[in-house]
Amino acid sequence: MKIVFMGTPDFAVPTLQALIREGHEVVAVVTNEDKPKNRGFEMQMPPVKTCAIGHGIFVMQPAKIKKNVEFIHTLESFHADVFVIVAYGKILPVSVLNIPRFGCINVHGSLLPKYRGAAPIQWSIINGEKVVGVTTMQMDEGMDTGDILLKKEMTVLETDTAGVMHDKLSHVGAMLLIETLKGIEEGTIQPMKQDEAEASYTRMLEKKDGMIDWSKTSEKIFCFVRGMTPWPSAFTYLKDQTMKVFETKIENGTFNGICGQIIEISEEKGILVKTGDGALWVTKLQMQNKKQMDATEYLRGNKVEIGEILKCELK
RNA sequence: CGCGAGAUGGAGCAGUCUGGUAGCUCGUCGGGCUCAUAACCCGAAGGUCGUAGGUUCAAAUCCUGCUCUCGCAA
Repeated sequence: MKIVFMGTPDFAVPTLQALIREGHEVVAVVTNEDKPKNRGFEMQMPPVKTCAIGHGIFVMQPAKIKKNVEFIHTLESFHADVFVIVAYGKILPVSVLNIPRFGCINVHGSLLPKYRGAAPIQWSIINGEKVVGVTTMQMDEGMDTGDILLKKEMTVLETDTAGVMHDKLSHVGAMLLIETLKGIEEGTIQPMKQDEAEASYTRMLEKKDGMIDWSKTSEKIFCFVRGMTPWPSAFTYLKDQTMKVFETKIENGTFNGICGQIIEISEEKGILVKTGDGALWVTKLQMQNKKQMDATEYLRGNKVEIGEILKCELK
């Protein structure tokens, strides 16, 4: 099929690659604008742009869409069969949604109608979902409210972080989209309305959302840490320094102490911290200005005393 | 030139302010103890202190350039 692809971050890249690999004609790629990132103020291309350029595909990066007559005319001029949108980052107006013959198809990283909106994968892990997935849908004006075309479920392992799940689902999404396009061409897909009663929305994550609340249960913190990894990453404060927590392990039993207090230090297991209902081993961490390392490595060169308290804020 | 921190045996750190024999906790190797051990005891190997210059009788340490890494901010 003749396709215009819209997407921006890493999550969208496997889908774009799959379209190319499957022989679809990707006539243009629309992606967000380059933004200054990292230290040193460097302008950085979105991953999708890098990929598109690598395949010699025409790239567009409009700042605004809604009243951008020129851009919309350009889109019309492609006479594409379908637009594929994966984590583009901008809201598309009806005037764009209606351009292609088969409309706009979106790949979303959750099992709709649950987790509509931003960062669905992270929130799914944070909430301790056992099953996550990807949904393709026929886009309409609302935020992820379009009719469902296909869904694919996936079991969440205890070792899966949001980052790992993100990578897995980006590939599942790519396959699912290829399947969806095939189904549309052959007319074998029955679009299904979303059940509004089941719908839930998530918001974008921010850096400060990574703050660990040690008064929560071990289970919740365990999921929280995985959902925040690798970004924005869970953190707490040790000796007035930021300590990112990347990996934890639940310890069963009853423990005395204040929530956040270090109650045991082990050269094998790491640092045991009191939580709301028990305790949790911090096994992988990163201190300010330092690299990510195992807690056991950290303990070799840094003194940590039993009884110290991991705080939720400085001072 | 957005702000800031760092680079020291295989790992994590101290030493740098106040220049003058390379240190700590581990790991590795050898030996000992032990029914046995990842435990304990003894011993050994392993570093041109990121890189290039400068100052000095003498630089891990002071000065300058460069590379790389990381935190914040976006």
